[in-house]
Amino acid sequence: MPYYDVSIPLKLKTLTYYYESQEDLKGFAVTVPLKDRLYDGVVINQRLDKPEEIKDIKKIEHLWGQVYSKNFIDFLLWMSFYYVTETGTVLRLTFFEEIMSYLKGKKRQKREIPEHKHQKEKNFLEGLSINHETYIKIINTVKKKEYKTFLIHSPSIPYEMKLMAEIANELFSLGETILLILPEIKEVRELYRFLQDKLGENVVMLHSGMKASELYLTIEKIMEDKAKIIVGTRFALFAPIKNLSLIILSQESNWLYKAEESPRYNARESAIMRGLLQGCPVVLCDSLPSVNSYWNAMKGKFEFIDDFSQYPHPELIIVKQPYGSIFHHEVLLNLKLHEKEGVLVIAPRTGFSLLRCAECGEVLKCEKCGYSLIYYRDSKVIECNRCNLRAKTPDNCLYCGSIEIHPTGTGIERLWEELENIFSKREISIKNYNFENEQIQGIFIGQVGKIRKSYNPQFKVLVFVDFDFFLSIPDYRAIENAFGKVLSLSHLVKHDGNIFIQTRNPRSEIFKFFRSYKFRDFYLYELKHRKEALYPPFARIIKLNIKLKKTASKDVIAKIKNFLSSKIKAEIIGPLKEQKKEELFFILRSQDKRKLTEDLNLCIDELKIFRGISFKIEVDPVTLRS
DNA sequence: TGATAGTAGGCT
DNA sequence: GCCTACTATCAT
Repeated sequence: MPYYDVSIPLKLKTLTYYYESQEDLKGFAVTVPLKDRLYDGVVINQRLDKPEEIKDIKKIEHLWGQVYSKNFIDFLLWMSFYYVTETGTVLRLTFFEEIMSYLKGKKRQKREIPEHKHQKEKNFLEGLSINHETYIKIINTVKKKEYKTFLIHSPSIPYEMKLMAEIANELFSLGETILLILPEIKEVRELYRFLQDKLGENVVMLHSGMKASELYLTIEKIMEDKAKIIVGTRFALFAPIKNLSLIILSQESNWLYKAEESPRYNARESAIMRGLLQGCPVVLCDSLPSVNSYWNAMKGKFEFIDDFSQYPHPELIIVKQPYGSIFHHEVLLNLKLHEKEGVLVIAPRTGFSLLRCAECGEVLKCEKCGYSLIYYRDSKVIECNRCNLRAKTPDNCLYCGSIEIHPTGTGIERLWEELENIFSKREISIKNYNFENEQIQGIFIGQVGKIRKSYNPQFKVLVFVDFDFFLSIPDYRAIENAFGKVLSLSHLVKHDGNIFIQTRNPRSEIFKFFRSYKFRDFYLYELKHRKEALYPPFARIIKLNIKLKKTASKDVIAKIKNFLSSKIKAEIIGPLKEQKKEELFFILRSQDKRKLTEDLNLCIDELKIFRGISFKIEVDPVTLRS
């Protein structure tokens, strides 16, 4: 008798049931008994032998028909393996509930989705042109119906959106189904409107901000193969599209592609795997591709297309951050010279400054988390941005007791003060930069992290004050992030404008490639350092978080470490303490990436034998800090 | 010693 | 996700 492994959308491994049929039910929706209730699930595997350890196997109660293709199930199995999670947890990403409602004919009332009353304002994508060679290359690859990944180094985000739109337009006329993925809901809506105006009802959206009824209607359209162009966030990657012809991901290095809840998947890695298993091309775009993707292009796994250098970009100028003042003389000259065309100055942090002790040279840090404390001069308080600690400014150095503590570095308040001193006498306006500034004239102050993405370059000059702050963040991707920051803000600058970076070490090796957009040198530098330090892509890192419950015995952590060492052939670092919570974690690292994932998958059930703990797994953690 | 609340573990 | 069995706590 044939047996079937069934996955139920619960935090639960697959369970085995039987059914009198020789048919391969892989991908079928089924109803099965569990405890004393009935649940809906999906068959993910057929097996002919009865699993030995289970006494009585229950029968599949009902078949609903095939809902996922066999290679989509393989994709889900890969997700479950790579991210070391139960298949049920993965299944919950795949709109299973909506699919079941659709199958059961529970037609939710078809409320007309209110037409977004959008005036036919000129869309910013309208006038943009793309590289025709790139376009042709992708269209031709789609026609071959084979897996292949392109990595496009794009000049800007609007360029990526326009490329998506043009390709969608052509493939729609050929009857293909394509998936367009963007990091933010706002961008999804924008591209959706643009495409829907042109192509109509076959364009659908899929993102987590949708109402249940809208989501249901979209899934219904996908199930009936009426949805041909699916525009969405990472959420859309698990849409049950049957004949997928192409996946395009905009801003592939964007951190929003990393899911923050279990399973903590990365949409970029997952998109590539979906393309591979479903046999369709994948296109990744970014104006600063991730080091991982570039490495794959270097190895020939991806085809690299350089569209960045096809277009002009603002000049990047590195100058020394002076000790006595905030601005370098050349920067000051540029501020005065170009103030009428719009100048934006970026402050690295809030507040007035940091505080440094003149005696021992230490910068005052938060006792709890070690982050630099921010000094607010007017209110005379110090604050830790990380743990929201707030206190009166101390009179003495916390480390040596000296009273010689002085402001150091530049915060937004200090920047205001300095700019007002220099410019207000000349009647030059100084404003906070926010999105609503229609008229870009004068000097604007922007706070890093609060600046939203912009699609139209407005400024003539952009200045980064005290840039070393961005490089001091203790993360193995600090330089990549800093360079990414510069490039993403460069979208605010006209292509004939200037970007100034003020740093204490203008001669530092890393600025060589900033200066004239020498991307290749940047990646080579990064890769060299990651290879030496054994960071991705040269090793796989898996973080194992452990929460001790009340009932946990004292030596359980030591036992777990022993257990991991005996089962997993990898470097095991820890236990380390999670900063905020009462949690511990281990870091597992190995150059043999596949072996590490395999070993962990094999021993994960045994790990559950340890009493009084619960654990979470994060593959490819964003940061090694907690 | 029983009632009650909170939680840990298993489900084929 | 949900049911059940367990345990800690407290009033009787």
